[in-house]
Amino acid sequence: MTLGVRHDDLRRRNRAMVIAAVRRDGQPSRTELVSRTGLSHSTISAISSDLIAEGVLRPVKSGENEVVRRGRPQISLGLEPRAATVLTVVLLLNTLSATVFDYAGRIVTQRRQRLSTLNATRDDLIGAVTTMIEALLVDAGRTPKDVMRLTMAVQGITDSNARAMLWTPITPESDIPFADILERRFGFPVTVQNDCNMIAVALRARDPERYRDNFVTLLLSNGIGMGLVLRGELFTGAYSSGGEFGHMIHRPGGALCRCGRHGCIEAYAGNYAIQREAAGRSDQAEPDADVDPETMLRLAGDARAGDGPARAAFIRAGEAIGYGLGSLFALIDPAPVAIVGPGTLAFDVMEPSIREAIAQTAGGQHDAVISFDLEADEMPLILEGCARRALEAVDNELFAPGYIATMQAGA
Amino acid sequence: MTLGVRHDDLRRRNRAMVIAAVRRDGQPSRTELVSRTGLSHSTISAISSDLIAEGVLRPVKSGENEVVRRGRPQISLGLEPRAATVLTVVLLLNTLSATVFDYAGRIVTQRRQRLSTLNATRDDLIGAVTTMIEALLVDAGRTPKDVMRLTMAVQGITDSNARAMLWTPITPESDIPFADILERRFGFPVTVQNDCNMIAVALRARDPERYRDNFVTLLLSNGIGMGLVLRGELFTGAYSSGGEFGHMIHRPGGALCRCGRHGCIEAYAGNYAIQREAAGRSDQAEPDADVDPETMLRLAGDARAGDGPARAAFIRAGEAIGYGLGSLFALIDPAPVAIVGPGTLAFDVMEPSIREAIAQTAGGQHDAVISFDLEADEMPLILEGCARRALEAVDNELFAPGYIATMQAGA
DNA sequence: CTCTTTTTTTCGAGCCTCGAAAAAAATAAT
DNA sequence: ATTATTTTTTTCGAGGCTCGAAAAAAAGAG
Repeated sequence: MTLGVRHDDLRRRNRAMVIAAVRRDGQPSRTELVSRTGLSHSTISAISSDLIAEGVLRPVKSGENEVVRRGRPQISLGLEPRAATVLTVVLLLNTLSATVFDYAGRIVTQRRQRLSTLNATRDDLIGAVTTMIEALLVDAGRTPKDVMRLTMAVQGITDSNARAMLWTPITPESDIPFADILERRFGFPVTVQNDCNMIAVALRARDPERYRDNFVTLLLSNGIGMGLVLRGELFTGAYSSGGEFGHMIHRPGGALCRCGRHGCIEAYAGNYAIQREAAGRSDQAEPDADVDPETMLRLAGDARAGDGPARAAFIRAGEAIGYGLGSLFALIDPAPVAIVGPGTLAFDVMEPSIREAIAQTAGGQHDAVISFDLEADEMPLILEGCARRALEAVDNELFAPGYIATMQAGA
Repeated sequence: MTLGVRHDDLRRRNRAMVIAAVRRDGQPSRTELVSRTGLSHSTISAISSDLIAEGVLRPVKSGENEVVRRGRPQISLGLEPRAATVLTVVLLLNTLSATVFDYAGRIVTQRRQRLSTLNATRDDLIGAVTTMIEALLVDAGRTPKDVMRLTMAVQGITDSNARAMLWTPITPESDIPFADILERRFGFPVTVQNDCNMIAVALRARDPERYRDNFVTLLLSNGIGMGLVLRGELFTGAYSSGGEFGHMIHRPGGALCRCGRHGCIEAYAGNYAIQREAAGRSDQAEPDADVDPETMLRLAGDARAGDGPARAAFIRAGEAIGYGLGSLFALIDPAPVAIVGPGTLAFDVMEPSIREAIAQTAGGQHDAVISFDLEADEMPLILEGCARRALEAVDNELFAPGYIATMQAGA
């Protein structure tokens, strides 16, 4: 239902806009805010002095790049780090980490541990997460009451309301409602997000020039994940986090996928699929649960060396990814692609066959726009995306309630 | 760039909201508008009396279903038909039609003609459209000055700004900038839209219960078109109208498609592909340009009769559509599907293999949500969608400037 | 020490929405 | 026929927000 705009929504929206501008642009002055938002000097002045009085923003000494000019110098505004504390938890294959961030988005404390997720029970996982959060809060000298929000990223599918992990390759367990569990335990709001979506959020924040309205992030690892931004908004499915690129069908009835079905892209392009093929095993053979990056590097080396089974395996993988991107581009038009994760180490081996496959499809029409950027390490991106998501939610809900955020899907 | 909300935007947005509510709900009273929009009685009263004074709305006798009750009777508000005139043009294979609508969305005058699009030159097409509009205006007793907007629907790909027909199967010509041409000729604003997208707009307006936030429309005919609504918004690509479902890849390197590539879904499920297969021709054979519905009906009859080549052809077609929907659903999650066009006449033959194929995919998980509705005649839907698009643009731009519409992609 | 320039704040005007009260228009009751 | 009741719609004053213009503040230039 579309609702009318109330009179008091005005101030809330404009407050949110100011906060968002400060978060995005670093430390803008009031004058810069005027040109960014299109609001008048008077309004910006009123809003920013309110926000400073409330402890959300603070005036900062404009550090180095101040141009020495005539006239009253501009006063830069920054986020007040003590305005809020948020938490992030990242749960990946065999790894669990948790981090405390201040309101300005800086890391306060961090914990990381190995965790055998593949044979962890439901309660093991929940217990490990809970224990780590408790220990982390002690490290940081905070209590749950100090925490305004927690954003958790998991490898796998989450629901569209960002409440639960629906399915994941990192453990046989499924449908774990982390948000409910952690909210009951700690009392602060919790959301559960897909890791690739958080990578997309982070890339957008890092390089808004390149990643703005439409782009794709592909996480190449054992599985294949995707984050998709369309028209500037993070894309999610109607029920789940969506964007299951790895499980689009490459060859109907084809190779056995980790998900139990046949012919998924992942069954050709996931690490396990490449290794299975290179080892000369049947593509119907049960895949290995985890292939380490070293093995993949070795296979990539073999493939670079000459025409062996490793090379054929990578070509097959590239084909699957390429035809998949072609089909995706047929739907959404071509867009820049960021390749993230261990798969970047062997990406040069796959790229020719990826491009060749895309060229065979309707999506290959505007191939000038199709470019691949590589980011080897996904962990910092996931962390950054989570923190940003949590902080933006605090911006909007706490300091400017009523505002509807732009990238809000499962805020 | 996100802009601040100005004070005068408030009234504009709320005006737009009131107009949109009247257009959607038929003839609501002021009291109903209060509950629809969440605005106060005073505000609704002020806005609606303004709109009546401006000749946009008008009070109407609430006709039949008035419940006889105590108290002052509600006064229904309706759209003033004379407030605006809009035009629609629909250009399909061998058919051109143009229609005049009043502001209330009722047809005033219509023209329709056969036109051999396949061997029409660029100038033939432009000339035919221009001539028909001129004749239609004479029929309706209007001048170009009376027309507030024209929305044109074409079979094929349009650009994302809705200015031009980029590619179409109905003629070898491409890149015809109809919007520029017609705007220069007639002076009113023109947009060019993809036919399937207009079908989606119409279905959403017709049955908002069923077609609301997420749904798919498939136009099964010689080619295969798609309209996609996600999160309540019409989906378009970054550069084009997007949603080229028919050209997602079903089998890499497979059957020859009308587009010249190999393995597209359309190359298995378009009418020409079914006929080619049923006739026992190679799937690399050059496809027929147009297969009439009668032939398809006959083939469907053969398929229903028993295990012949026709049956096999429809099964293959269903598979292609099913795997395609499965891949689509892997990305966006399952959604209701409306099947539109001549293909509905043989849909019962394909449905089992469609469902079977979807079940083999990751998109088959929530198969309870997957349902198929049939609409045999696409023409009224396209017309209705175009008219609605044009009228909503008039609502927003003329009578409530500054408001950002919900389904705005290429308004 | 004054002038100029630039940024930021202050102040009154003009809108807009809201709530409460009044007005309007019907049916029900006497 | 007249009054009471009920429901819808309009009117009116209050409060809040943004805006433009003017004032104040804070620096360098002369």
